[in-house]
Amino acid sequence: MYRTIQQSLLARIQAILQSKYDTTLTNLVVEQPPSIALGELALPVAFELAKRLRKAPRAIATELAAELSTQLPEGVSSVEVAGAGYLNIRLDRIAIARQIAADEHANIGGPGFRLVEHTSINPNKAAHIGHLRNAILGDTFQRLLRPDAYKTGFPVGVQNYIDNTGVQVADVVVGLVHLEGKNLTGTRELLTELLETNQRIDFYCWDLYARVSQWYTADPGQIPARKQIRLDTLHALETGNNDIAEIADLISTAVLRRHLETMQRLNIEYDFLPRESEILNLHFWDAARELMIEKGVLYFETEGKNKNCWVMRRAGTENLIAHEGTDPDQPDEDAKVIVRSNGTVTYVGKDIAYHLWKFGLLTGKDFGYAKFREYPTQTCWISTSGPSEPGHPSFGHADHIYNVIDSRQNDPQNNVIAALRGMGYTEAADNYTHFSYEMVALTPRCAIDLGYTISEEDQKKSYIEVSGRKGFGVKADDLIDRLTAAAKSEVDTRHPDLTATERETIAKQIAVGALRYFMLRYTRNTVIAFDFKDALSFEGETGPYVQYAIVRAANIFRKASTTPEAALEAFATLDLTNLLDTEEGTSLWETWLLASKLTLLIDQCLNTAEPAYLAKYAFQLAQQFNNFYHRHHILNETNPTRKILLLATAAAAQREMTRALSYLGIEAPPVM
RNA sequence: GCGCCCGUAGCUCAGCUGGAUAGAGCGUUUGGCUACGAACCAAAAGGCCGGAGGUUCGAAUCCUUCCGGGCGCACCA
Repeated sequence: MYRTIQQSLLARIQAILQSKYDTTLTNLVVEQPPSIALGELALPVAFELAKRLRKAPRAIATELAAELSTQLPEGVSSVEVAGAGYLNIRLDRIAIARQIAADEHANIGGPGFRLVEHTSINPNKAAHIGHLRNAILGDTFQRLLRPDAYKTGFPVGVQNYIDNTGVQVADVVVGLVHLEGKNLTGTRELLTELLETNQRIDFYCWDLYARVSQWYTADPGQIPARKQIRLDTLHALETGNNDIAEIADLISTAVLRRHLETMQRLNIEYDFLPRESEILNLHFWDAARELMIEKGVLYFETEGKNKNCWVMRRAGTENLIAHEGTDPDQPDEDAKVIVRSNGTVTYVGKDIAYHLWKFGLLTGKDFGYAKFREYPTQTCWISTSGPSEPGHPSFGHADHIYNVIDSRQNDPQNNVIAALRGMGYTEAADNYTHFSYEMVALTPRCAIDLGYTISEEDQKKSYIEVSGRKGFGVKADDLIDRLTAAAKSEVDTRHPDLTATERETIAKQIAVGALRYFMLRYTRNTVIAFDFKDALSFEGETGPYVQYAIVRAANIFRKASTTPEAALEAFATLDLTNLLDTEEGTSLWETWLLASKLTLLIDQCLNTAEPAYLAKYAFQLAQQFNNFYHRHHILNETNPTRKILLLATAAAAQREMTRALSYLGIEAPPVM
């Protein structure tokens, strides 16, 4: 609502600038005045024009105000000049409140398939809190993009890339075979045994992975031999059709299933799981390689340190075309190796092939699709080298992609984008968003609490990087378990009347609310220094704070024996004259105004790829509501008109809070 | 050495493409439950926005430089 008015206002200003001054401004700034008494919107446009027109800002503002006043845009009630040249806009409170009550829907979105990739955890160990940040960011962004009852949205596919043939999986296989003495049968038995005793395979691998990582270097005399074992295992995985590869497949698939369970606890689902094994089996790379050579970005190096490798110029180089503008006899020592001298492809090479597929640029190549998991409302598909199952979707041919990958991979990501650009796929390169975010680390105090021994040097740091290789970190399920238990004990004491199942459900909703909000409240480029004290909090700026505000609103309607919808309907026919412009009316109006901004915030989050703004907004709206709740006792209100107004205010706030939370992947419990 | 990110209240963080008096939460102090649930609200204290230059009518925000911290710069993934 707010967004619509803002847009039409800006369009109007641009038109005036054009006709009156024959000029345009590329970005018009809109802000909110420091106090609502000054208006709802403020435009500093006159300052910007002052130097261009060689005229005092205030004089320009006065002219603009006069021009604007001849025909006020819809929803605007007055324009005035303030301060040194601000253009302050007052909105038509009654008209806007009525529109909010009517809940007109937004038209954010359009055509063009968008592919969001997130989670992408190596399937060799339990998910940890760093992976949670990734998945929660990706899932929230996906919710913002997707069409729903409220907005048009974009067609969206969510995929989770599975590196099932990489060194990390190989490491765990080495552990099983060489540390635990398991063969293929032994591995099958182990999986059954863990399943029957209700143990988590990913937790088992967490410890094994840490042990095998140490084992490689534990005995100095054995280092070369053990590294060779690792290399041989990796090759066996890549080749396939052998017992080692079978063990790897069993383990990685079992761990993958656990990851999906963990994420489902947080309301996170996937559409498709492309696996690296299929990138290899279906020869995506061969097709990509030919294309890269044809486009001139991939070339064979005959001299220097990269002799006998196929290389590509690195991201940041002006011209990606091989040898162009340089002496062909001088090797580019800075080039990025794509194919090693032994003929194997590097990670960046495979990634380029994969991303060419994402944009539909690998002619004739697609994955096979098989059903992997049924969610209550949809199916999750997995890649296969065999024929596709009937009714399968297709996920290539994206117009825009978002890769949720932490900032440590900035360089490799830039190389992939550079390759696309170098090959002449500039549109694809422009529509490639590396959704980068900083890592989740542990505070030294948290690490000590968990029983890790921390060096004196590390103790002085404000945070310590987690490490799967060292088994150092907080497992996702452990954190969810602790949050759920904490919420459960609180719900148990508050609601002994409810059934055990009901209390369990509510506790889970609160735990998810706390966790998802915690991961979203930080902007992407902030390192989260994880501490249980902050993460386990249900008070202050948290998810449960917002959930609680919604519960309070729900209680009002329950006790008033009405519904929010009915309250808004009654409001629609109310005579609002002089109700919203009194001092008290203004404070109510502020709640309506904030409630009207959800679409604006969604827009902002999509434009900046920053979900944190929406989390902040949900909290601010809840704060506004709680303040309102304390100031007005609705059920005791005797004046019927005022009562309708107050009920409608609560209804509008509740509706938008609930909606904001749903984009954050957080449910609103009925009671808590 | 090169690249990216960060430095704002005691602590953890917002502050959008420069704009009106720099904001939250936690913590501290004080007050508020016989009224829709106190997982809440109100109030107070707390800041030379890392330092120094510059651009501008205007800088936490842009530029330069320095200081302090983090993460990347493989024929690993």
